[in-house]
Amino acid sequence: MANIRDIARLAGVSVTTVSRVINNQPYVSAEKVSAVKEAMKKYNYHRNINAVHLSRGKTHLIGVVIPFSNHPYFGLLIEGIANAALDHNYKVVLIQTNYEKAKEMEALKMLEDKQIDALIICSRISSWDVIESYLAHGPIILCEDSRNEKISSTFIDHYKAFTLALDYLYEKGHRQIGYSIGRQTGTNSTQRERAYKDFLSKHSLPFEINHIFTDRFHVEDGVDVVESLLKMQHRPTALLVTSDQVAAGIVTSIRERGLSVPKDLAIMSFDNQPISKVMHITTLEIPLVVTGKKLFQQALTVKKLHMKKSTSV
Amino acid sequence: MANIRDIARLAGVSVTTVSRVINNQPYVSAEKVSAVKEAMKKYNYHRNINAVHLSRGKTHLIGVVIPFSNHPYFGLLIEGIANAALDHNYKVVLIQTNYEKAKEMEALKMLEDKQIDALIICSRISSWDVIESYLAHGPIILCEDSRNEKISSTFIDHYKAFTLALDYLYEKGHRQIGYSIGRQTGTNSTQRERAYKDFLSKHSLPFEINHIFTDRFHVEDGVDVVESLLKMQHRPTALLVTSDQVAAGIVTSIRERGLSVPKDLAIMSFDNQPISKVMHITTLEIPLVVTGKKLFQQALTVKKLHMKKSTSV
DNA sequence: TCTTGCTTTGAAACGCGTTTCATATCATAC
DNA sequence: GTATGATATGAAACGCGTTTCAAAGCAAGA
Repeated sequence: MANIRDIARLAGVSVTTVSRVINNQPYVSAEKVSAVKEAMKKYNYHRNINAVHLSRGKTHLIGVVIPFSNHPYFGLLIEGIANAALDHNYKVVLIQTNYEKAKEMEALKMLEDKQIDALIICSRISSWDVIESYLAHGPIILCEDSRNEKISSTFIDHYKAFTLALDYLYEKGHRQIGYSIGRQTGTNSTQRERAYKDFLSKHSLPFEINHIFTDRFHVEDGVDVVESLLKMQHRPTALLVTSDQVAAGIVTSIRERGLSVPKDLAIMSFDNQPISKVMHITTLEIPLVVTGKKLFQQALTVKKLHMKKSTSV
Repeated sequence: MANIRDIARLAGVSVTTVSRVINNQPYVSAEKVSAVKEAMKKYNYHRNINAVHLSRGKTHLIGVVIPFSNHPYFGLLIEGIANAALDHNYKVVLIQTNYEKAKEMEALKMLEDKQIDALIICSRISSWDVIESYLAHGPIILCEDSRNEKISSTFIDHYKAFTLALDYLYEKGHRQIGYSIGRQTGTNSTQRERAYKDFLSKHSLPFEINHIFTDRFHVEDGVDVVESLLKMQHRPTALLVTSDQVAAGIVTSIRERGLSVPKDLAIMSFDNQPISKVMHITTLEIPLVVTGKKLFQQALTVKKLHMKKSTSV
């Protein structure tokens, strides 16, 4: 395999000149350009990208941490990130954690090792402190409200979204509203809980712990929720569901049992994925693809400016 | 930032020795090991991974080409690949093509540039020839039947799966069976078409072009299918659907119109994703996660053996 | 005592493109 | 005619870890 020095020799120029030709830089005469290009073609030259990375000190790779790939929520986020990345000539390195801390640490280590230029964490497990300590090695962008922290983020204002949804249901006459979320802990869940409790106290409504369902991610989890509901003495009349998938499961399961939505149970879902349209589930749009795109753009910007930045969607 | 030479100097040893310590190689005395480790800690040494890549000539990165991320089919495939990769200390570089040839070419270029050690193409656009020409630069694994080609693959035997499903429906008494697929072209679709035509001629059944639906990928496409069906004079009595998502859309839409599955239209779907269980859709399991894992393992094996290999799932 | 074969250790070469800096040339400006 | 600034070009330094090869030390076996 020919390297840049071989090409330089064969074209009768210096390596600097070859480098200039490769990178389309000015200050090379037309003859030399063609001489170099010819030599490159003749010897089927391909620059060693790892040498470029070493020399330049960056890789044009961007790490993306997600818990799992088979979930539409993260699928859409990735969709946005990946498209934006490719448009800017960046590539995405996927780090799937299954919510294992060690895997997330590997991603942070990649940043430390300069294997990736920046890191986007779509769902975090490590503590703020840990992540903060890696900030020195490169930009880290989170997809959750980090306004109180030193880390940049593009996030969805789940407090607002939840409040909006709750108010909507309240206006429809619902006084016993429950909700179903994914992880119990985490910034997003905390904010939703806060919105929920604020809503309850605003309207002097009682808090019912068993109207809250946690760890519901997939369609089939919706079936479980319905089963639990049916066993209850005092059922909620409406449910906020933080995933169209789970909502689809709930709605399917309910209808199957001869009950009706929203008469027997009103459902208000989030994300606005195709399935909710098909199943006529009321859903609040969360612009995930756009968020993905912003996350990426922020990774670029933060890198250049070395400053913290947070955007709410 | 301290580099390996700094550490060598500070620990009073040679760079070779430091390298040995870093890589846990034998033939270093206990004292020197600790001296080096101390120096590394003291100066917060981190090896430059790009120098490692350059030196070793590989990156422990594996490229994965998919058309889009927001589809459960590819989500599951990625899930399998990503998990297997992480277990083997490889990282996944995601190349999302949106079925644009140029994007797929970028992936092939990455292989040529040695930016990735191997490439898995989950859904191909380029011709066999093009892909074959990149085979010299590293292992390429496809997820489609490549038994007639020079390229390795782990693939699902869609001919068999389709035949199985058709026979099942035939036994149930169906004589007018249609199908819905994703892309019209491609090995997988061709094989299904072959299975379908073979089935028809085996039972001397007529071919009805409008009983075939193409370019159906997502839930909402199922609704379209139902609309088309309802406009038909001679409707099929059963439909093979190559995606649980689309099947879910079809079933939902049909039930909504007061018709019943399977009485008015029998549905046989593929993949066996949670949604089909929730909606009680008959589905033929396609082990996508396992396929993903095999694809990865094959990428490793082929690399070592430099030989073609194909596995059917 | 001598040979054989590990165990240790390090100098130097290797992988390879980018970038800085100095030098040289040529043309336009005053 | 000289100064000024752009254009053109290359030598050498830089980024940095791995690996080969030679050499030295030491112990067990003959």
